[in-house]
Amino acid sequence: MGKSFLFLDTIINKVDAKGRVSLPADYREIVKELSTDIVCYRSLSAPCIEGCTEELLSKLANQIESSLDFFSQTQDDLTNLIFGDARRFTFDSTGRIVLSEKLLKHAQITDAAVFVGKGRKFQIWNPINWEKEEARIRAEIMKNRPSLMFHREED
Amino acid sequence: MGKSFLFLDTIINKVDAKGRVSLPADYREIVKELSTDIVCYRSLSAPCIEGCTEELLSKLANQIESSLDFFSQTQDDLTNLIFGDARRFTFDSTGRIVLSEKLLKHAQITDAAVFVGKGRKFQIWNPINWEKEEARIRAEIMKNRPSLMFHREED
DNA sequence: TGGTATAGCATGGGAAAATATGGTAATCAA
DNA sequence: TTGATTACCATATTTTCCCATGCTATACCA
Repeated sequence: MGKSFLFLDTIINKVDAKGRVSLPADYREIVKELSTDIVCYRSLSAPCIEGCTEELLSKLANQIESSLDFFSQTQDDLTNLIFGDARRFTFDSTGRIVLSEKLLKHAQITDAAVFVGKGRKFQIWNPINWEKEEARIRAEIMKNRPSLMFHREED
Repeated sequence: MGKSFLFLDTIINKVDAKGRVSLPADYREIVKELSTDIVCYRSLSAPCIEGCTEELLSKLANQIESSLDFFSQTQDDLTNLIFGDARRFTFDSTGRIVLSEKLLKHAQITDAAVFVGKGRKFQIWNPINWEKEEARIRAEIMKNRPSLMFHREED
């Protein structure tokens, strides 16, 4: 029943000569549960691949249609870029997807890829780049927003 | 009656060579009642593991998505940090979870772990570290007692 | 009150299943 | 046909599952 659908954890997998890489088992589980597909595109803000369920992109499309005043022109442009760039990636019976040359190049991925959970989305990084990025983020967050991190109390 | 969603008490359990440790029975009860899972991640503020229900994390995902722009840098950083580090931990029929090497290392846990209830969350400590931490906290609280006592209200 | 039965829990070990990954065969397009 | 893409098999390793044992706390009875 009501499982939540979060992409979590940080997992490193090998990428072979054909660009094949195992989608983490947890991620595959989400795809099956939701009867959706994984969609990937080049991140607009970082040298990495970004992915989510096709379902989420669909919601995003709805949001934009129904609340034009809420989204800025800039964001509208960004979504155009994403929808134009995004592609469906289905995994085979062993759980692997085949990343395209375009995506691999953008993320500078050659023989290994790191899947990083982002909740409703996830990212795929070159391992070394991710190591640096994680360090940057930790430093940044601790510096600026300690209040955001600790003890968010609801209701 | 079943709406007691608080992680409470302080319980010490053994950690075996495989990293297995019994989740306290009370915690397992919460997981069953809520039909959710336990999620653990490295605490940002202390050398310990922090845990909560996946449900709580899911709420956080919704909050972040609704309160910040879909494409904001801050949102990107936050989601990477939180969800990238967190992982789902399901317990087996005997009530044990298997802690990852990363978490054990962060909390300096080897052969025993202390579960400390924190209400909506809990923490897992190396026993000795927790002993020190508890002493520190008590000292701190006592120092500021006049302003802290008798104000917390729970339902 | 004290001793004992009982149920629930923690823990050790081993069997079974799932996963990642290399390789090969089948399919499709140009 | 040829090159490229996709689907399928094989296997080693990791992870998960389950049985068995011992311990602890609570209930129960004399």
